[in-house]
Amino acid sequence: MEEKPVTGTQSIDRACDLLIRVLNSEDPQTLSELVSATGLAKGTTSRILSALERSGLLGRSPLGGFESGPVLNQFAVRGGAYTALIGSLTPAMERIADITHETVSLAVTGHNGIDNIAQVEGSYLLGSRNWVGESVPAHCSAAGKVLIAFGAASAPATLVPRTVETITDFAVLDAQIRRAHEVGFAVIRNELEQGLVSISIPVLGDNGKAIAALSVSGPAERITPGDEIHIAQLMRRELSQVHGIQQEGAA
Amino acid sequence: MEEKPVTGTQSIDRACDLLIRVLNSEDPQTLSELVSATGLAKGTTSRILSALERSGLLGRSPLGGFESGPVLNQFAVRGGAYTALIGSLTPAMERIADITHETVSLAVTGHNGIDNIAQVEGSYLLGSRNWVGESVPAHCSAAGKVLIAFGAASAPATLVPRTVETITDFAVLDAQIRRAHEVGFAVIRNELEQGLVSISIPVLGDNGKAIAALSVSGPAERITPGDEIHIAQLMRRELSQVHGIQQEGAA
DNA sequence: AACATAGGTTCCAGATTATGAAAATATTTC
DNA sequence: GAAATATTTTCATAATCTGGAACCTATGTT
Repeated sequence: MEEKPVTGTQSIDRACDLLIRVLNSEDPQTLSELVSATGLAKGTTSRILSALERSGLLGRSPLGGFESGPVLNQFAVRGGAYTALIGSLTPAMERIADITHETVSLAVTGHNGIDNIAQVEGSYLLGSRNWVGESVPAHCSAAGKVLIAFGAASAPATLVPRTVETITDFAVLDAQIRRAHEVGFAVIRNELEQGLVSISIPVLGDNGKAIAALSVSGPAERITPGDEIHIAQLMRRELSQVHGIQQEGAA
Repeated sequence: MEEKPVTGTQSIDRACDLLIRVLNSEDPQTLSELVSATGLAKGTTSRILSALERSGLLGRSPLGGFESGPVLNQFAVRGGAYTALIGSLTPAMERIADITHETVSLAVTGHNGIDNIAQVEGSYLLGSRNWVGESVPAHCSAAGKVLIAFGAASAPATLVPRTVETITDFAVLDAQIRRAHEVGFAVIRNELEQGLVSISIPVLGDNGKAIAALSVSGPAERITPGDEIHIAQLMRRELSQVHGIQQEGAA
């Protein structure tokens, strides 16, 4: 529906693609790997990567592969744009984790789904994997539903199923989004992964739109449907203590 | 001396320049600001920035300015390439700060000078400004001298003075570098800022080259010339406890 | 050792692509 | 509501980027 054959930036688009591939790879990427991943000509790829390296955005590992360069590593230690947000919400997240014993996480709308940017572990062993830095689709995460409901994200073009219970019908998703907007929180139950339950509330900015979503996640065995509303209320209560964060009414 | 009229990447070089300008600015940058900063044509700048935004490397602030985008912010929360290094050295840095009561910092060779990537405060009030994320010239920082001495950096093309005591003569610098290599540590005294003393030792990699520099910094009133060697030895002792870090003999 | 192989860089003619001036469109200011 | 300012889009032009092939290095093989 949104066809925009952008023009005038072929080389820059290619450079961005290469840069992002390197940044999102755990290990240094060799030229050949990047060549076969992108389908670009060897010479072209080499020239672009050299330019990125020259600028300091990329660097070379001792073994010759491309990896994030000094400019971006320095940017990372400075903390990026989310530092202030994470810093102000961490105490609240810790209190919520203390009370619920479950994993508490913070997510924002990313470039390709919902990005988890911070996480506090509960005391339970089950459910404590660290997913900071990972992205999930908006339609099968509680944070995603909340971010859509509060104007900070949009549903993916296709509702790819993750489990048999993942919502794949836009009408169903729309209904849930609308409901989430009414009650002020969203839930997933077995929709992202079998046995995983998440409850999420929005962190609202001055304009009434969400700037992030705060979630509690745990196994379906522990978090019953009846718990959902209480967890949402707990999160909202703790969030309201945070200075500089608006919070609207709604049950 | 190194003339390399690189060709074939004009647009990518411009894009990198714009991206880096935005990342290194505290506040969101408007198109016009970037136009006048770079001297590029308005249309060109707009087109490049849009491409960077489309890729997610840049984003737009609510007020319209350009700022770091989701892809890079996500990269930052993952921690960049220095995370492992910082994590493994932080305990040692804390012990050193406990003993000396002075500020302890960690620096690496950056794209444009010496980058401070981590810092632990001592208990003294004086000297505790946080300079993580800042760069300093190699010739007037203790970390810089050490990184040059141990093959991880090179002196700047021109020795720009920061104080009246900054080394501006390559012969003098060379002598100090050689001495630093012999004794295993380097010092600055009033060379970066009046009254500031830093002592720095290398963090050596497998190949015998430095991968970072560990420094203790404080006011000249507290850190006397006679203290230098003891502080260096203390740092070396604490660093030798760190698993996975080589440390050579000397002094 | 000499050879073979794979990974990487440089070269170059050619046309696709990026460019910038100016016009069109938003957005803010008064 | 008009003027001013800021940003995006358009479009003809030629300068820039492209990709194939040649050219380097390392590394492994017989």
